[in-house]
Amino acid sequence: MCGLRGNPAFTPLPAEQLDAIESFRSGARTVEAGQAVIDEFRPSPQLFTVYSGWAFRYKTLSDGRRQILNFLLPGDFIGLQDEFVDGQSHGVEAATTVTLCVFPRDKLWPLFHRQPRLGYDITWLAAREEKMVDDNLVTAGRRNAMERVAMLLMYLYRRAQRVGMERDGWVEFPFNQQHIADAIGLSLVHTNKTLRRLQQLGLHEFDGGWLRIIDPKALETLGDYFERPLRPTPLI
Amino acid sequence: MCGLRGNPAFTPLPAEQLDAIESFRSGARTVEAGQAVIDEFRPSPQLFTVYSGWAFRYKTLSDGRRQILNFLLPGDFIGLQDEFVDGQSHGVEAATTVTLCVFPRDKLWPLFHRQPRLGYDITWLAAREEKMVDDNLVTAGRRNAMERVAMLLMYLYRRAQRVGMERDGWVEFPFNQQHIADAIGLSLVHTNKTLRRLQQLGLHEFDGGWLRIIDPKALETLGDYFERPLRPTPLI
DNA sequence: CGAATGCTTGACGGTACTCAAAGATTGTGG
DNA sequence: CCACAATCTTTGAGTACCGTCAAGCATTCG
Repeated sequence: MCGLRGNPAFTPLPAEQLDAIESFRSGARTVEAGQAVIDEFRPSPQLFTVYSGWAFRYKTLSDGRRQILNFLLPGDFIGLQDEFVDGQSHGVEAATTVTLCVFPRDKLWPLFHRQPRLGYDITWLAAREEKMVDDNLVTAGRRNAMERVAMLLMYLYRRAQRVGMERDGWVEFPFNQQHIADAIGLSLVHTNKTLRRLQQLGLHEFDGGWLRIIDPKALETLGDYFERPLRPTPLI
Repeated sequence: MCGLRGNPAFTPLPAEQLDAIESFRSGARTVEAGQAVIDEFRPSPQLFTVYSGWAFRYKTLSDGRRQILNFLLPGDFIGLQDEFVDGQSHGVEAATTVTLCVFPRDKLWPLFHRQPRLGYDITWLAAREEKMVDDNLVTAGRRNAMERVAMLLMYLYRRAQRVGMERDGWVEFPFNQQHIADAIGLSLVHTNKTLRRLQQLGLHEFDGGWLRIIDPKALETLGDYFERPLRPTPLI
C-alpha cells in the first residue's frame, strides 16, 4: 500500500476507492537514475504513479536537441498522454532511483467505469500537469536567461517542498546543468554562466546534489513566478 | 444540437450520451474577434466547447510579455484547468467570431458520475491538449526562428484541416504577426523577417486572412514536425 | 481624409550560441 | 590506494541570431 497516503499534500480517500486503486494496480517497479521509465518512441502498456524520487518527461528533435517538458515527483501520474494519442510521444527518465506504482493501461477505462470519482481525480491530475507545462512554455518563450533559471529553481524547490521532500531547508536536486539547460531552453554554456551569476547574488546554494533557497522572495521576483495556493492533490 | 457531430473528425456517440451532454449543457455563447472568452485573472464559472471559429489560450507576465499557449478550434474543450487549480490561470481570446457550447462548471462532477464514458472522453481531451502544449514547448525551447515558423504553420494548417475547415487548399488564418510572435516566443520584428524569408521560398502563401500550404513536405522537414496518425476525437 | 492598426525594413547592440580547452569531481580497475 | 578515465563544471574568445529602436509604407475604417 502506498505510503504517500499519509502525506498532507494528498487528499485522503475512502476505503472503497482505496480498494479500487489496489485492484487497478498491477505491481511496483524501481528504475535506477539515468534509466528510462518510458521509452520515447515506444508507447508504454502501463501507467505509473511516482512513489519516490525525481524523474522528468522530455522530447527530442531528430537531430538530438532535447527539451525537458516537466519534472516528476511523488504523486505524479505518468503515461496518460499515450493512452490517447497514437505515434511517438515523450520519454520519461529517472533522475534518481525512482519507485513507481504500476497500472495496466487496459484497466483504465474499467476504473473510470466502476469508480467515476477516481476518473475525476485522474482528470484533475491531467489538468494540473497541463498547467505546469503551460508555465514552462511561458518560461521558454518569454523569459530571459536569468528569469528562466530563477523561475526553474523556485518551481522545483516548491514542488519538492510540497510533497515533503524538504530537509532543513534543503531539497534533493539530482540534475546537472545539461538538465537545467534542456528544461529552460538554453545552451549548456549559457546556463552555466547564468547559474554562476545567480549564485554570486547569494539567492540560493547548491551542495552535493542538494538545493537550498536562501532568498525565495528575490528569486520569485526575479523570475516573476509566485507560488499559488494549492489544494491537496488526488493520489491514484 | 451540435452540428459538429456529423464531422468525421469526431467519434459518434450513442443517444444516451448525447442526451447526457444536452442536459449538461446550459446554453450557447458567441464571442466576437478580439474579445475575451475567459479572463486571464478571473476563473470562469463555465466550461466551453468551441463550436466554430478560432481562439487561443495565453498567459502574460507582469510586465506585459505574452505567451500564447495553444490555439483552439471546433471541438476543443476549454476551462478544465481552472476547475482544478486555484489562482490565476490563463486567458482565452477569440481570434474570429467564436461560437461556444456552455456548460456549468458545477455539473462537471455529476457528469462524470452519471456518465463515466464522458468523463473518460474529457480526460482524453485533456491529455490531447497537454500533448499539444508539449509540442509548443519543444518549439519555443529548442527550435530556431525558421523552424518555429515552419512548425507553427504546419501545425495550425493540419489542425484546421482536420476539423474540415479547409477550402480548396486554404484555411482561415485570422492571426497577425504579433500573434505568431507570441506563440513561438520571438519578437515581432524577427517574426516578420523570418516569415518574409520563408515566403520567398514559396512554401506557403497568405491571402486576405487565409493560409495555403504549397509545399507541406518541405515545411514539415524544415520544422522537424510531422503529422501523426490521429484517431477520431471525442466531442463533448 | 486623417487616424489607427498592422506590415516591412534598416541599423545597431546585446543576449545567447558555438567552439575549445582547462579545471574539478567522481568512479573504476589495477 | 593510486592512476586513469569519464563526466561534469567553468572559462574565454569569437560569432550569430535575435531583440530593440525607429521610421516608412500599406490597408482599413470612420
